[in-house]
Amino acid sequence: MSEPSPDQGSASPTPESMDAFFRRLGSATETLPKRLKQFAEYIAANPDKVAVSTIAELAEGAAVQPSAVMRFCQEMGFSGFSHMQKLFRANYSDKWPDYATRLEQLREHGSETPSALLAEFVDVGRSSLENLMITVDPKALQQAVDVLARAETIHLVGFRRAFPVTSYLAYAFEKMEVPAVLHSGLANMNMDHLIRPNDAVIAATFAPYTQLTLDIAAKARETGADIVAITDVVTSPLARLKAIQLLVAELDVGAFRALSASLCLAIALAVSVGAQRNGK
Amino acid sequence: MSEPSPDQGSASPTPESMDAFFRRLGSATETLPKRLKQFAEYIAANPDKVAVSTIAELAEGAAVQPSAVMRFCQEMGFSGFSHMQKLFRANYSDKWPDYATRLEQLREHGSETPSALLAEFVDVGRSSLENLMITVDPKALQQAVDVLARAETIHLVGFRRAFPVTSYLAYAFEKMEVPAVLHSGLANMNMDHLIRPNDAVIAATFAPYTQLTLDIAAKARETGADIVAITDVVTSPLARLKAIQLLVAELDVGAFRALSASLCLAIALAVSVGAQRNGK
DNA sequence: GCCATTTTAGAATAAAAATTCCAAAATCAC
DNA sequence: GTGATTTTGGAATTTTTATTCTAAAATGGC
Repeated sequence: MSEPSPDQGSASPTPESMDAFFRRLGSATETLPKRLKQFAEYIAANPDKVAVSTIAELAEGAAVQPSAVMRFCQEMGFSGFSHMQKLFRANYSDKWPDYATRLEQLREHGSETPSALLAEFVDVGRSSLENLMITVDPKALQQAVDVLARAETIHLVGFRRAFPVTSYLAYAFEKMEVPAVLHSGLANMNMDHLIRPNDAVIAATFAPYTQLTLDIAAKARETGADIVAITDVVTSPLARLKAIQLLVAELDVGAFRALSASLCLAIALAVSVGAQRNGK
Repeated sequence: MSEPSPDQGSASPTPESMDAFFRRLGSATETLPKRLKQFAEYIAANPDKVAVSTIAELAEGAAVQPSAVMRFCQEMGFSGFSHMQKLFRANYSDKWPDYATRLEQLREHGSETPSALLAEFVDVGRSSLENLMITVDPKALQQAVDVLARAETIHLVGFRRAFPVTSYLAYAFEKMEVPAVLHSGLANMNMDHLIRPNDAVIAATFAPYTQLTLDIAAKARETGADIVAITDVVTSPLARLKAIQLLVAELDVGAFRALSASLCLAIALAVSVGAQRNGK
């Protein structure tokens, strides 16, 4: 990566972070000429617009000329608008990508010490949790809780890597005396005939999807039961079943993921359902 | 505002909301040709990128041609990429307020919704993860990995709320082809006689401790097997068995805990053991 | 109030991006 | 296998957007 422009004259250093940018904005705004100040105030009030607007749109919003926007960007230490916008855009969704490479390196260069590995998982887990607040749609969550609170029996379906999720749900529901059945897949016995029309199913599966989970969910849908899906992307096969989708984006480390976010979602879901059912 | 293009032929209605878009994406993804499907999956996994990227950038990220992106957009009911991006950009601001402020808002305004509860669990989970790095002693962790890497068979013991931890360990070890037995407590059958002197036991239990776990661990100790304990405090009954202790202080929300930290520790432990055993 | 300096508006230009188009490749039906 | 149909990659074109430039307006010092 290279900085687009060599500084010129009074030039100030290019802000490298959103934080630095706003600090600079705060102090510079005093000394700026009228139109630039006007624009600075607009930016301060609408920082979310910068990443997704054109110069013309921002200029109109702030009631200044496009060229004023340009001068503002240069005044702030960027080579131009595009340069400044890059900072805003990167800041938005870039918590993820460098994790992927970091973890890959870690896997290639041997896992060093166990505590180093643990530190990585902790770090990834923390990001996953933050992301959870973004990927889970509050409306869908509320809907899921409603459906589950109404259900006669709740069926928990999820195997392999999703099994910790369903087994924890089973524990939580048991404690709250919510009637729930954990489908264990034990002895290859299929318990899908237990699912009645007034029941609901919580199906948890992540790519690569477990066929058994999909089969049970499909059967349940035929029966008329509601389905709540805990899965990773909207294109998950569970989407076809018109399931209420709760999305969890979790990073893989090799073949594994920390599951922190999934468990967190699961327990919040369970407690909400328990509260709503038990008299709340 | 006007709709840019009159429908043509098979055309589908333009999605008016993010929600409609993803529903459509979910169902359409089946019938899409190869490259378009490939792009659809990329979008499903990286929905946050659309608002702030160019066609070229997205195309590269998904490893398709720019024209494929164009065709995808039209297939989804838009006149072109710009049209689709407009939808994403309009919804962009919703996600702008970062995690921290969003959490605060939720906590201030009525905290009776499921998302508020989720926020609380997320917050607690993050703290627990932070704590994990402090409570887990690196030396003990290394020791645990050594012991488990040497063991002939690894026994996984943990019930009730600790069961998600052991079941995930079972999954991880299976994938890495490390011989491990999950003690399920099924049908009240006690499998403790399976534990041999050269084996090791991972025992997970938190207050209030499950008696069965303690019993199996005690029996294992008599046999001469090593014990690694995943537990909450040093005074845990497992301490008396001279177990290698890995401490996880998980915070409660009401009667429940998120388990984020325990799972995180478990997976780091498993991966380390797997690496050390498999030739590394 | 006049000159020097800074700032602005708006048009002109350059750069980048979106969109279209078409020949080649792949897929499908028979 | 053969021909018809769909899908694809890549270049050509058009549109949009960023950037530069300049004359006019505003500002400030005296």
